[in-house]
Amino acid sequence: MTAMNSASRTARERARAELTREIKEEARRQLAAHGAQGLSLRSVARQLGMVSSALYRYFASRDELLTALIIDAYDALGEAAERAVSGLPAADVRGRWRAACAAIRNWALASPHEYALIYGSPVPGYQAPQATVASAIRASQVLGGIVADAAGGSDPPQPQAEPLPRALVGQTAIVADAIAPDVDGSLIARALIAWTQLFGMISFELFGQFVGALEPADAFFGYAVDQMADYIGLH
Amino acid sequence: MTAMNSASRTARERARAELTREIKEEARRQLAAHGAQGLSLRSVARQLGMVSSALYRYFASRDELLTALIIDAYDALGEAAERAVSGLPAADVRGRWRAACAAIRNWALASPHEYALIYGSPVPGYQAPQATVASAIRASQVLGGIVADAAGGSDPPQPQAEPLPRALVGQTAIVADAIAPDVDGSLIARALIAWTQLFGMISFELFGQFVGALEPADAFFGYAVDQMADYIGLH
DNA sequence: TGTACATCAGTGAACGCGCGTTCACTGATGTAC
DNA sequence: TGTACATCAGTGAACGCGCGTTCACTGATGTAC
Repeated sequence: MTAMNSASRTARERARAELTREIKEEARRQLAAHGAQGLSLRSVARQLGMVSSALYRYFASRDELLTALIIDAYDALGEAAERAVSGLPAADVRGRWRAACAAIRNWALASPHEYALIYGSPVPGYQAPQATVASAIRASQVLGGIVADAAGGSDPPQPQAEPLPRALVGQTAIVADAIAPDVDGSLIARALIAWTQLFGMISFELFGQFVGALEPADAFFGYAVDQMADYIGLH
Repeated sequence: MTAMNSASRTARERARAELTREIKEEARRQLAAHGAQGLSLRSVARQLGMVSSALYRYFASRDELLTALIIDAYDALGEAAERAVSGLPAADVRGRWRAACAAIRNWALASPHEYALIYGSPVPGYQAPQATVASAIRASQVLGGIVADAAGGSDPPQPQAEPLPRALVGQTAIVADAIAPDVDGSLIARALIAWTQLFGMISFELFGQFVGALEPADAFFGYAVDQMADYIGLH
């Protein structure tokens, strides 16, 4: 069905795809204006000139619409990160790291409520279904890929002297499997620290913790991104 | 009025203080159960066996109650951090750093919705008044104090070779004034990076980004806290 | 110490609002023969 | 190509709910003389 090309789709199918898109678009507008809890099916329907019950032909419930928005947001972020690094030479790991971090931040600044939807406080009573996972890790996979390339490249990060704490060995192995196969545990640990650092900065900037001191945060962000690259050992 | 001792307070004053406390307590319960948007004046009143309009004798509006909860949360967090380091020798900067970080995380794990209220996505339409600022910076001041003590101590962090980017010089000076007077800009920059790192990890843990991989996060957290101490140069 | 007046806490009814979801229905579109 | 039937989109009314805030009021508590 989804693989059907445009010509062979019936008018009904095209209308359905179109309206599904429009519903999500209007829902995103409301998200931007009033946050996740301000997203109301009735008001989406009103804006589109339909009756509220008609939306139930497209989404079985408010939660299902929210899930669609979450998946779209993860995908948009992941795509932004992927696109940012795609043109750069594989060996330029620091350049790719900078580009990926900047792309993630820029997407967040441009879509603050969508960012909050996926990285902010959870919506109480809403449980993200398993279907979101594949999209959720795309941006992180870009970062993981850069670290993996660095580890497998000609000028790899210096191995560390101190061993990784025992409890972290298993956990970093799980992460490596999903994100950066065959990468050493202590390097994964460093990458994870940089990962929390990156999103911690973006969240603080977006959620107002920088107000009055670190704003605008471009310089701080750029500086920290380079410090993280040093810390991981990206040359 | 607030300085009045218990004996000289009239019955009316004591009742008012008591009820104000009970309202906030019940509000906190609802916060924990349904999040900030699930906090309803009518339902708080119902639980306390009063009529909803009676709450307006204590808080002028829902936003004012929310503000009181925010201030209380910042104060509770700040107090937890202050208490954690108070018993430790001033010169043991790494021990104090660990203790402060652990106290902040533990408070957050114990009060996840209060943490989300102050460090999560902003409540749309709610603007935190200036009155929250003094409480808001208490926890950060504890961290800043440790860094300042390290800088002024007998075994200070190594000064850095590369100069701080120009744009950061002014910003770090503002932060230094508020948090850690007379501390060098590049050390402030490192402390700020650690600060975003700390809260970034806690937010990710609380908001579900670690699920399936880094949970429980105790080991990762402890490891990262030490890496941050190394990075800042706390001996 | 007693009285008159002012202050305050809490009531109950009301205003005006919006929400998610269900259901029986009409009419248009698509499909099989 | 035409017809009969099945599928689907959208309607409109309804259910049952909860919310923040205002207002005129009663009765209790506190204060000044």
